[in-house]
Amino acid sequence: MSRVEEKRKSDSPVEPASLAPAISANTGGVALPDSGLIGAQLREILTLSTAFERHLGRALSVNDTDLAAMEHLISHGPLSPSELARHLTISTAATTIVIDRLVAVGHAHREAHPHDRRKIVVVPTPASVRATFEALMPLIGGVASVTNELSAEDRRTVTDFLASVVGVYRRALEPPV
Amino acid sequence: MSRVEEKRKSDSPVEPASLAPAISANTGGVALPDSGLIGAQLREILTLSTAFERHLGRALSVNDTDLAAMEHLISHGPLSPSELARHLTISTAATTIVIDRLVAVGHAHREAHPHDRRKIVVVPTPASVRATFEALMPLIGGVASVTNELSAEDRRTVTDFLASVVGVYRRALEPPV
DNA sequence: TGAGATAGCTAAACGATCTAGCAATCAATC
DNA sequence: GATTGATTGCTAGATCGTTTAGCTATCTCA
Repeated sequence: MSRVEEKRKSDSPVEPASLAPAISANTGGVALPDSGLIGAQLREILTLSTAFERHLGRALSVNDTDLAAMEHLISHGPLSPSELARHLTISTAATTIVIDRLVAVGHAHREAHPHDRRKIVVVPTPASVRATFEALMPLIGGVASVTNELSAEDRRTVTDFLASVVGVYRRALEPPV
Repeated sequence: MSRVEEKRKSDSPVEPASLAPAISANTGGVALPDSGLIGAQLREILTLSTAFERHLGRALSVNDTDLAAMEHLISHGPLSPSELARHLTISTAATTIVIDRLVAVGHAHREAHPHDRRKIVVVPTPASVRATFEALMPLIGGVASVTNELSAEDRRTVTDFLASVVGVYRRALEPPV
């Protein structure tokens, strides 16, 4: 592992711009709306999520693209390379190489398509699925736990708020008309 | 813009594994805790955040690393290349080239360090700072708006919940003892 | 049966990182 | 003031993961 890789192990990843960088004097004169602690918390969750993805990648010995491929295979079930390429938004050539890597480390294998001899099917291995969920369990279990501690009323408050945040993102991503 | 790039414009990015892939029959026999709608909403926020980062990168004509560099420069103020390298967890060689790219498109410039002639200082340009905040405003403003609509009680509920989620991530990222 | 499209792959090119190493500079010590 | 060790930022070549271009095999449709 390179020196930079060793260092990354202990660092928080960069905080994403979305939900804005921590506001500093350097806004270039732009007055910014303020979300207070909640804005800071949402930013921190995004930062921690990125760190967790990297942790997961290391635990499973895969890079970011290969991890994304595994996530698709686990959530959708076996996929053809062209379907996987579409999900990952990379070319089919790159997808071939992603699949090569996943096969090489035991995360997936190729099978012939039952009716279309042009196609193959990429299947996640049982061991990979188990290892992935095992690595995810602290997070999934923790979020389930803190969610299930909420009263019905508090759950509705949180759900309504998160729905509003989703709406903000969706509108921010709409092309201007 | 390549065909794959054109396609990415319209796609949602891959859903991150953290907060778990959408649970499917393919859990390999692993029983998973369930966070219901709140879990799905948190996943969607992470996915939308990634999409927004990409949107921001396109709006500002920078790749992911360059965007991260800009975020650091805006939130911390001018930085030396070695400081920037540490923030980005890339080598100083790679950082030199990131700075080259930012300078080339008008996002930053290099200045001499006032007291240490080994060092330079990377300064974001006013135009870049303005453009960045302008691109961020729909998100920042939207989140501020939905946050400020909460009653004091609801705000506390949301803040407590988000603090719990942050705690879950932190514990999930702790090395095992 | 032939034409057009799809699938998955290979090869070469490209972009962004890496490591190794360099010259200039700084601070501490003698 | 000279020397030594460390730091800074850069260059050059190597590596990795993607791209585009193009290929053969296969499928569907008229």
